[in-house]
Amino acid sequence: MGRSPCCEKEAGLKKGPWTPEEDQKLLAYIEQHGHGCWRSLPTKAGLRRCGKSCRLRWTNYLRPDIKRGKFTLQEEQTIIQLHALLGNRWSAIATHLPKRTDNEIKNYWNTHLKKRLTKMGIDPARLAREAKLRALASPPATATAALSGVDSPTSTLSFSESALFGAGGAAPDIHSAARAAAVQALQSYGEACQEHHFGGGAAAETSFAGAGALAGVLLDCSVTGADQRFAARTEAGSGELQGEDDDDKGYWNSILNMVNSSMSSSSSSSLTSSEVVADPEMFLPTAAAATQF
DNA sequence: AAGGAGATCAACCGCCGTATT
DNA sequence: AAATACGGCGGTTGATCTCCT
Repeated sequence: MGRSPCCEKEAGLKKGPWTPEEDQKLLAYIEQHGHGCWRSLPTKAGLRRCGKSCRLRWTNYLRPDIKRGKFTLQEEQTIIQLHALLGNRWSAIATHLPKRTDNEIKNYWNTHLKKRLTKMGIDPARLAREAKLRALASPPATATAALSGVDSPTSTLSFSESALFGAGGAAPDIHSAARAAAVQALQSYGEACQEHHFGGGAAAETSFAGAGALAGVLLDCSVTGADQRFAARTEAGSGELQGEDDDDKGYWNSILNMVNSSMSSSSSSSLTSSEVVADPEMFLPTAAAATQF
């Protein structure tokens, strides 16, 4: 019964960093034949690696459609928003950054973004927990029904995401469900900021000004008021902002500018919070986003 | 210039859901 | 229906690089 033994049980397979020669072999083989069955690929390509290792090397490094290098503010913004919504669902997040791999995003989050948020007093672990809880709280059947027909073949979205996007009851209004989920998720940012604002010291209070403003802007209604609110909040609390805090302020200012410009280009001047925060298609897989609902 | 500490990122590991026999 | 492999995912590790003292 079942299939033939797995390649990983074979002895003498190489591990560790790939050499240029190995890369060349793998590239040449896939360009000519496609990857096909990963298990049999190493033998056919003349590599002493397991199929899993080959697949990883291809998807994370050799694939021609991978964008490498520094993440843009737009990309950072997307990651932060989606992480608030989905938690550590890197593959799902990666579908919204088509030229980035889940591994790269995961690394970037762990080494850059998480630290930044932590430094600002926002607990990313808590947001991830809440995202998970929201997903688990939603009935899978409804979610599946809601998403059926809009998921892309390459999408990695499954129950959790479906629950998030589709949790809305019998009538699967994906747009409003996604809006609600996004708003709720982003409120966590606001809550985190609020808690520290009232419970923490002055230093903490000031350092949350930027984060609070971000959450506020993302949650709040007025497009045109966003930058003003940020300015007001940071001014009110940033008397003592210095050094690193200035860096954060500038950083979040950049993000906010990005947010504002994307809002302005796509909306009227008096949007509701849900409309501002969550263009629902933004959270659906790219291929599905092109689909007419 | 040298050594240590921290940051970065490619790659591995183990688990899970799905497909196949 | 059960057993097993496969593909994919998220967490973690460890080698390398960069910065600081």
